[in-house]
Amino acid sequence: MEARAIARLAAALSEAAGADVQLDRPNDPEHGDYATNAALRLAPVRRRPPRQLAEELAAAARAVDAVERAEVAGPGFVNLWLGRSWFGEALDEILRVGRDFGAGSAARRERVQVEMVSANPTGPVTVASARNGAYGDCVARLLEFAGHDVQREYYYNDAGAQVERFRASVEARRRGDDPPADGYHGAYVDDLARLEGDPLPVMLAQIERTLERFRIHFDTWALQSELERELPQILDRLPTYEKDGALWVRSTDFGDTRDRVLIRSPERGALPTYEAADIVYLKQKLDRGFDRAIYVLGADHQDVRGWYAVVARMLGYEEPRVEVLLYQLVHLTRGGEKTRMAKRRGDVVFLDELMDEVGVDAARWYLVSRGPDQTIEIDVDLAAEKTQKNPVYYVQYAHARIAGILRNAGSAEVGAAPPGELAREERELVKRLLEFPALVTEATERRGPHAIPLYAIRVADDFHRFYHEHRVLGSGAQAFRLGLCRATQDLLARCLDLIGVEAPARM
RNA sequence: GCGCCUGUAGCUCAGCGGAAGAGCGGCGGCCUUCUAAGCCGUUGGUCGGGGGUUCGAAUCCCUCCAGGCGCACCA
Repeated sequence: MEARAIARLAAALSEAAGADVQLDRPNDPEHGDYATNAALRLAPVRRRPPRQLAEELAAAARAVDAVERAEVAGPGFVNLWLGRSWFGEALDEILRVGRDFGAGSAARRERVQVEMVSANPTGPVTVASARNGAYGDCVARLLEFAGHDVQREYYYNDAGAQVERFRASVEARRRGDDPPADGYHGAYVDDLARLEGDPLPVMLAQIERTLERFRIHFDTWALQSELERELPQILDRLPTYEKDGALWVRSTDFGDTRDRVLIRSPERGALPTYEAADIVYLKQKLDRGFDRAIYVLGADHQDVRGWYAVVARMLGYEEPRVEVLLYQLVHLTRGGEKTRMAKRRGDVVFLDELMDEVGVDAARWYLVSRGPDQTIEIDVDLAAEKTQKNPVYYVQYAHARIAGILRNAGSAEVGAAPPGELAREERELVKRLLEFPALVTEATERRGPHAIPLYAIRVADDFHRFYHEHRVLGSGAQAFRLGLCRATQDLLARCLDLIGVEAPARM
C-alpha cells in the first residue's frame, strides 16, 4: 500500500507517459524529491534508447500539476521536484487519518493465530524465548494493524518427560537432596522448593507475569495433555504402521525426510510423541476457524518447518494456511566470553534480569531491531551501558520533544498548507512520513518487524534536524509546522506501539 | 554427508534487480532561542573469493571458502 499522495502522483505520471511509472526516493537530495527508472525498464521492451525515453517522460511529467521540475539524469533516470501545494495535500492526508495512517493494508481480513514462546514451563523465560516473544508479538501487532483478527496462543507440555524431571528436581530440593543430574538446577528451583504443592502452576504464573511485563498478552493457553486425548480419532485417518513396537506414520509419502514415531514402544512408556500432538494441534487450530496458523520457532527447530508442511498435507489442508517463522538464536557473552544457555544448568540470563538491567523498552527494541535471520549477540556486561546510547531513546526523545511543543502550543491552529516555499528539512520530513504506508505493508508481508524501528530512527532523524533548524511556535509558518509536528508525533507513536515500546510525553 | 541461516565501514547491522547506507566508535565544532537524551562537519568499504544471467548485480543463478544451527522411539 502506498500513501495516497504518492499513488496519485504515480498515476498522473503513468497516464501522461502512457506507461507504468513507479516512484523512488533517491538517496541524494540533488536527485529531486522523487525519481523514476521507468525509462530504463521500458527501453528493452520498446527497443529504444533509455535516455530518449527519459526525455519524453520528463516532458510529459512537466505537464503534471504537482511537478515543478523534471530532469533526466544518469543512464535514464527522471528526477522530479514537486511544488508546495502537493506537500500541503500530502500532509493534509496524513493529518486526516492520524494514528491510522498506513493501517488496513490487508486485502482480505483473516483470522490468524500466532503461536509463540511456547517454552516448557520448567523454568523462567529466557532471553532466547524473549526473542521469540518479541518477534512473534510484533508480527501479531503488524497483522492487527493491517486489519487482521489476531489471537496469540502459548502452547506448552504439561505432562512430558521434561516436566516430570522438573517436578522431580523440586521434590529433591524439598527433601534436601541435590536435583538429579538430568534435572533442573537453577536458583529458581530452590525458590519453588520452599513453596508447597505442584510447582508447575506456580512456574506458569510466573512466566505469564514476565511476559505481561514484556508487554505480551496471550489470549489462550494450549496444553499438550488435552490434545493427546483427541489423538485416537485422528490416528485412523493416517497411514500408520507398527515397527519395533512403536506406532509410526508413513509421512515420507507426503514428502517428509523420514517417517515419524507417533506412539513410543512399550519399553519407552508407550507415550505419544510431540509429533503426534503436533498433528492434533494443527487440525484443532484450523478447525477452530483460523484462516492461518503461524508458528514462531527458533532456528534450532528448523526441521520442524518441513514437518508442519507435511502435517498439513497429511490432513488435507492447503499449505499456505500454515506458516512457520524462524528466527536465529540469541547468543550471550559476558565480557567477550560466550556463555551457554542451558536452562537445566541454571547459567542463563532470564528475561526478567534483562528487563531489570536495560528496561522493557530497550529490551524489546534490542530484540526486534535485527532481522529474524540474523543472529543476535548480546554482551550482558555491556547491555546496561547501552542504555544511554540506545537508539530507542533517540526516537522516544523526538516524540517527547514534539509533545512539549504541542503542550506549549495550547489550542493554536493546526494546518497542512505551507504558507510559502518549504525549507529542505520540511520537505524531507513530509516525504519521510509518506514512506510509512508502503514500508509497514512490506514489513507485514515479509514478517520483518525490524524495518519499523529502523524507519523510526529515520523519522526521528529528520525531525531532530527540522527542529534544530526551524522555530515552530511564533514563526510565520506556525500552523503548518504544528501540523507537521502532530503528524510526526502520531507516526512515531504508531511505530513505537507496533514494536511494543512506550511513547513518553516527557523525558 | 545432507538441509537451513549468515558473511556489506574498526564494531553492531539495514539495504535483497536500478545512482553503496545508518547507529556506535575516532577526530573537530554548536546551548541568552519550543527539551544539548539534540545538531553540524570529518574519518572510514576489492558489499567473503571466483564464474554466470542482465542495458544494469551487494541484491538473481552456479561454485568455492569461513562461521552458526539442525538432521532422535529429545523436547
